[in-house]
Amino acid sequence: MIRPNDAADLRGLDIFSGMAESNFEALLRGAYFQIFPAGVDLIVEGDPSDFLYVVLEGAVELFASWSGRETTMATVHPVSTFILAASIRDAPYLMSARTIEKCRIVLLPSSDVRAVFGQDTAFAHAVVMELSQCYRALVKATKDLKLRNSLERLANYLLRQNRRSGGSGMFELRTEKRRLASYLGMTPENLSRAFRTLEPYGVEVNGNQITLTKIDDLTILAKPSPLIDDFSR
Amino acid sequence: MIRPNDAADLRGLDIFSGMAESNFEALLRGAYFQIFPAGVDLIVEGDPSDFLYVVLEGAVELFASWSGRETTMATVHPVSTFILAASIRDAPYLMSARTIEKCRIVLLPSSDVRAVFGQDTAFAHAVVMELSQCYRALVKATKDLKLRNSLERLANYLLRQNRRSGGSGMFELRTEKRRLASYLGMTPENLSRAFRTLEPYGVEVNGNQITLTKIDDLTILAKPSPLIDDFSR
DNA sequence: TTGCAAGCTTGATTTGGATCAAGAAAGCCG
DNA sequence: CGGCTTTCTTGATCCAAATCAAGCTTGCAA
Repeated sequence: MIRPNDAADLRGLDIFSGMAESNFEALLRGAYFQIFPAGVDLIVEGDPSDFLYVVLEGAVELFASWSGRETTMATVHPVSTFILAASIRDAPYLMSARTIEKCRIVLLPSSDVRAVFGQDTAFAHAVVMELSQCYRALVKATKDLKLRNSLERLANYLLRQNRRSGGSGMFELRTEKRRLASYLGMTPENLSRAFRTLEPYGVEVNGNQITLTKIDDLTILAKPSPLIDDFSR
Repeated sequence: MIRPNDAADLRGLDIFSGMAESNFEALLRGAYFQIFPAGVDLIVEGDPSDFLYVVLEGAVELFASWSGRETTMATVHPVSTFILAASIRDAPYLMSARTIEKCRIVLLPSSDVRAVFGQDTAFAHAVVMELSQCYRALVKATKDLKLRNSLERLANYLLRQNRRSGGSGMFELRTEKRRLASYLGMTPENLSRAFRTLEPYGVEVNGNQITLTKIDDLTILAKPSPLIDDFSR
């Protein structure tokens, strides 16, 4: 069940890389390695947090619902954990999760995670780094949402994705547009219109392929800020 | 400078209550206890995080700015720390802070905090609990913002404040209305109108004094959810 | 290959909330 | 206690974004 490669991928994550080998093995012993097709509900918000999840391959959408409405909170790409806070606190999940591609996923029982957390100082410290990182990412997302309108959010999103993928001016959207729209806090219709509005700023859209031909102009419009748009600061 | 009462208040916080006495004393040795009048800027976003702050008395507003706009992210009431994540990571502050009342505040040098964090397991664990708590609070705030309109946000805010203050149906707004409006993601004008719209649901406003006379009706409108509106879950 | 379902785009219309513009009320200070 | 500033309220207007309504494209499955 546990491929050596999978274990190595896990170990490569910052959160697991510093811990004692014996503790890592203890985590592995209780772990489930699973393959899921696209469209599977992994987590329903409100459920007790039985597992800490790690995506090894594929993509997972975190979303939330209220009163018949639904919004995308984040998309998780490999290799990365999700819902760490709920696992550590033994509190109900606040977000739901579903696969949006075929996924290879590891489930680590939350009770094991908490046990190792209590014994392994390096792991505890790594958890702090991970949580503070997630917290700060969410602060940035909240600033993005409250301080910018939808066109500005899209423009900055495109600049971020471009930088993340090497800054060449060409990259692929890694999520469906309707999900991107929800993530950015707008409707699919308005995302479509926002893309057209950005055409004069050198934004060319071809399916999922994005080309930015006037990055300077787009930057003037977007006014990106390191305190909102930088990764991992 | 350090009053025994202040130290006891600090020690009473979950985050400091479990640590070794010697480490707590080490933190105190480098600490600054200060009194600030209302309206003082304590932190400007982007500054290096030299201190971890603790409010002992008064109230502090956390806010963020971008491109000439400003939004209230949170109001911190005693006894509580703020900007822990930046301190622990040694990363620049993502939010600004200003006193909105006369405040008694403790400043703990971030380098001391990080040093103790590396040595004191109980403190490290308490930091994890605090951070995960803050993270989850922010997830809830994001859901509130993305899934609800402004009237629903206000209605749920009133129900939360009512519960927090004992559920009697009478309580005081602890922040100015314009700040509340910004926190809720709306303009002061619309907050004022939203209050009037809630009159038929038993919401009576008299300055900062709120009275809820039809909590059941208001609840039907607000549809509160534990996964958005419960404290500390 | 065809047929169907789902996603995307475009246009027309509506609407929630912002902005603008005055007054009214409430602190605050000399 | 005035006189001043700031906040709060209320009304009128405007605008960004949602909704409604078709077409159009894409991708899968029979």
